[in-house]
Amino acid sequence: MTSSEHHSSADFIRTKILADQESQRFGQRVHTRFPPEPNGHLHIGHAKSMCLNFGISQEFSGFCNLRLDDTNPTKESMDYVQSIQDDVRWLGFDWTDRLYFASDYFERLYDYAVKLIQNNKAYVDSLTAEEIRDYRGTLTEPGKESPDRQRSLDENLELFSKMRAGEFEEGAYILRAKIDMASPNINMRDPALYRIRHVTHYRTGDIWRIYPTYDFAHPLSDALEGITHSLCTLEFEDHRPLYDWVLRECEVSCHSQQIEFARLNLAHTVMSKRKLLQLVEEGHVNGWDDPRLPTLKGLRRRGYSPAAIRNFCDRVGVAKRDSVIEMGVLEHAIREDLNRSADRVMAVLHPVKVIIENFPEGQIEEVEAVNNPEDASRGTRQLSFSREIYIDHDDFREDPPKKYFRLSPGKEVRLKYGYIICCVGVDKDETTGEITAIRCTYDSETKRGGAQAGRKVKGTIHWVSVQDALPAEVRVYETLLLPSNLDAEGTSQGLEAKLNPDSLQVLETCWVEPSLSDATIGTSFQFERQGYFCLDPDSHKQKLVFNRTVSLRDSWAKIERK
RNA sequence: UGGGGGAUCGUCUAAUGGUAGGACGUCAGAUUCUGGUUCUGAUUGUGGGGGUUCAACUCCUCCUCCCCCAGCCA
Repeated sequence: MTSSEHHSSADFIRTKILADQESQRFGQRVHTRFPPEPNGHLHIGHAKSMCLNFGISQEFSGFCNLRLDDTNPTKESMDYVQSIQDDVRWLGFDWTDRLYFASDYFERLYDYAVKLIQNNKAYVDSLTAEEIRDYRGTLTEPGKESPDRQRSLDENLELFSKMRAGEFEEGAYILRAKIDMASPNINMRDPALYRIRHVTHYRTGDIWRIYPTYDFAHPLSDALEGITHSLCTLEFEDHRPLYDWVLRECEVSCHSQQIEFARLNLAHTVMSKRKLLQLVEEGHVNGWDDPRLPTLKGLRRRGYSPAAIRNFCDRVGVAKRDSVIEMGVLEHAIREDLNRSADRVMAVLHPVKVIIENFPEGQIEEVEAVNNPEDASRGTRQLSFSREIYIDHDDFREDPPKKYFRLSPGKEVRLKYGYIICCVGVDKDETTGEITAIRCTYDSETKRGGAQAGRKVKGTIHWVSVQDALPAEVRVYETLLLPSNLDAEGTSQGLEAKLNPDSLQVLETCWVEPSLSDATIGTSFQFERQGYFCLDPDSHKQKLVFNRTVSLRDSWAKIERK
C-alpha cells in the first residue's frame, strides 16, 4: 500500500518519502515516531502529528514508535505518560510493543558524549549561563569562543565524569558541542549537550545528575530506534544542521531525515502548553478535560469522536506555511460523523408549556419516533403524547417575523411525530407579562397514519410531554477566545483579555424525553433540530447533564440575522 | 537589519512549464414530519514589478509582507 492509493496527490512529506523509497535511501523502510514530552496533556495539535506519523507508517507498511521524550526531569511525570498513552489509544493508534523512552538511552547517550569529547568535538565549559549568553553574540554579530574551549581532552573527560558523579553544583559546568561560534545559525554556536540537574527523574530516579538536551538526545534517539523520517514542527528548521551534525559526529549507522511541517492552529482557541496551563491554573476552565479546551480529553468530554478528529486532520492537510484553521472545519467533521451515528431524541432546552385544550385531560397516547433517519436499523421508539407538553421558547413568537414557520397566534405547526396544533391563546403573568403557557387546539386526524396525516404545514417543532419528561442540565459552549487568534503580543495579560465571557452557558431547567434515563456516560445524541449532545460524567440519577458538542447548522438563524 | 522558512479563492489545501482543482464556508434551488441530512448549481484566488517562453502558480530578477532563532526548555 502506498500513499498514492489514499491521496489523489501526496503532500510534501509523503512526496519526499516516496522519493526516498525510489532512491533506496533507507531501502524500502519507513519508520516514524510520535515523540511527546510527558510534561502535559495531548491536544488536537498532537492529533495532527499522530495522524501524520502513524498514518504514514501504515500507508507505507512501516512502523511508528511512541516515544516519550523525557530528557528534562524538572517538568515530567508518570501521570503524563499514562495520560498520553490513554489519549493515543483513544484516538485510535496502536504502537503495539514499540513504546520507548529517551531516558532508557541515557547510558548510551553518555557514551556518545564521551566519544565526542575524545574526538575533540565537545568540551566542558565553566562559563555561567549569563556569560554563555554574552559569548554567544547576537543575531547580527558572531559569538566569542569560551576560554574553556581549549581545555585538554583528559581534563574534559575527567570533568564530564565528575559532572555525572554529581560532584558539581547545577550550573557549574556544562558540556558543549565544539562547532562554530561565528556560525550565522545561532544553534551551531557551541550548543549545550548536557546540563547538571540535581533533580529526581520520574523514571531513572537519582542515578543521573546530568541530563542530555533535546538537540543531543533527539537525533540519537531517532538513530537508536532506526527512525527513517523524523517529522517535527517548523520551529526546528534551523536545528536541522545541528541534528545532522550530531548524527554525523557520533558516527551512527542510521541517519534519519528530519522534515518540518507547520503546526496546527485553530481559530478562537489556544494550543500552547503554557497558555493551556494558565487557563487551567487560573480557573478560567474547569480542568484539563474542560469541554471548551482543545485537549484530547476536553474534546472527548465535549463529545468529539476519534474518527471525527482523525478525519479533521486529514482534511486540514500538511504543509509548511503558517495557517489558522477555522472552527467550522472541525465542526463539519463531527457533524458528519454524528449525523450518521447519533440517535435522535427530543429535548427542550428553554421550556414553555403548551396546553392542548381539546385534548382530553389525563389521556396519554403513544406516538412512534424514528431513532435515526440515516440508519433504519436503529429502529423506532414510543413517545407519549399528552394534554400538556413543553416546547422551546424559540419556537413561539407572539409577533412573528416574516418567514417564521413556527408557532404563533392563529398559526399552525406540526409537533414532530405527533399532531398539527394551532395556537389559540397565550397565558401571561399579570405582573411581569411573561408567557406562562401557550393555549392550542390539535387536529386529531393529523397523526401519522391518520386521515389528515399528509397535510402540510410549514413548520415542525420538537416537544416533550410534561407528564413523563426528565429534568436535565445542558451545558452550551462557545469558543474560548473572542478574537480568532492571539497576536504575537499574546502575553499572559493578553490572553485573559481575549477570553470569551460566555464560553460556557449552563441551562439548568431543561426537559428531555424519558428514553434518556438509561443513557450511558459519553454517548452522543442529536437533540432534534438543535444539535449534538453527549452525556457528561457529572450526570446522576436526579439530574442528567449534557454537553452540547456542536449545534446543527441553522439556516433560520441566518435568515433572521438579515 | 545575520541565518532559516513561507506567501494560491473568505479559510485550509492541490497543480514543478501545458484547462488554477478539491474541501470547508457563503449564496441560490430541489427534496424533507429536523429551517438537519441529501442532491443540484453558483460564487470567489496565484502578494507586486520586470524578464525568459508558443505557454509561467511553476523558471530568472528585483521588491513587499509574514513566521522562526540569541534556554543549561522541547
